[in-house]
Amino acid sequence: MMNKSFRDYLRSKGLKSTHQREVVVDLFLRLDTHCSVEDLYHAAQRKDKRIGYSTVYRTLKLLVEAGLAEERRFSGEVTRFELVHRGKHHDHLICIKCGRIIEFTNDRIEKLQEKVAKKHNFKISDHKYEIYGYCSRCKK
Amino acid sequence: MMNKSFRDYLRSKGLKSTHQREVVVDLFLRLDTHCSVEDLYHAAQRKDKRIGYSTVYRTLKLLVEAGLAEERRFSGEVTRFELVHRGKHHDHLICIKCGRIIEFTNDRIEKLQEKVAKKHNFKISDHKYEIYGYCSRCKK
DNA sequence: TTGAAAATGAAATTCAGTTTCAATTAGTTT
DNA sequence: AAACTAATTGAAACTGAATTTCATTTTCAA
Repeated sequence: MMNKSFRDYLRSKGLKSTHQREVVVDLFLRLDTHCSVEDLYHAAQRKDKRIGYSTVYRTLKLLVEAGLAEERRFSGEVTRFELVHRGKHHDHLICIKCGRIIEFTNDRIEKLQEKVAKKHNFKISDHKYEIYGYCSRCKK
Repeated sequence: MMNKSFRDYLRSKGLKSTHQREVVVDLFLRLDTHCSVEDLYHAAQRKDKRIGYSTVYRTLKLLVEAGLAEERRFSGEVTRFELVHRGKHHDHLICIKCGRIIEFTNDRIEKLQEKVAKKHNFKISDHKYEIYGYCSRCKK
């Protein structure tokens, strides 16, 4: 049930596969929203009352370490975690009214970013492009 | 000594010009770094021991309200404030080793951003583009 | 089965950010 | 210039998310 890559990651680090981790990881992989620790905690609670907040928190951190999740913190929001889909980097449009998060990719922007970096003799390791505004449903 | 726009802003809102505000605003305008409340508080303390942290905090918020400063929060960092220079929007390159912040602007990226928004029927109100990596001094 | 190491949940802690409140100050009105 | 009113101040208290602690429980290799 639990993701193979994650189980492999645990083994490689000498960590243990526990019932709680199974539940949390399983839920995280299913829910394909950008969820907060809070969100996942409640979802996990519905499956098993004994799963604590700290465990959810720690499991999400492990998922990030394992490279399966990414931590995002949008302006004025709590930290959210998203599933990393096969090396495909993407950025976000965030609706400031309803909170909807839309992912986008744009190769031409990435190319221009390279140029900007070169101009400043800067070695890029990561970037974050967030566009805030109103989504199609909220703009009128 | 204190910025005219800020004084005007205070009057327009029926707020008062105080010694503390004079000192804090004056320092903020001089220091052209991206400074934290902490930074400014220490600078202000050197000028006048009686200036408290809350006053610095509140004065920075006022500067933002007045449109003279912008609040920025880079990944893993505390909130920083930067002076708004004449309507010129810019983005940032942030060195993950030494913390240096380099500003950049790129019209072509802004244009592409418009396209992305249009494609998703999204009305942009703001954006944030942060590129993390190693600056020229730290990259070797 | 057992023992060592890791994991757990509840509670405590941290830390930046923010608010409260009694005392002080600014600046208008008399 | 004195009085008055509302805004401001600094210290301390509070907030809320994130993180850690710790005694107990669980995993899993030997």
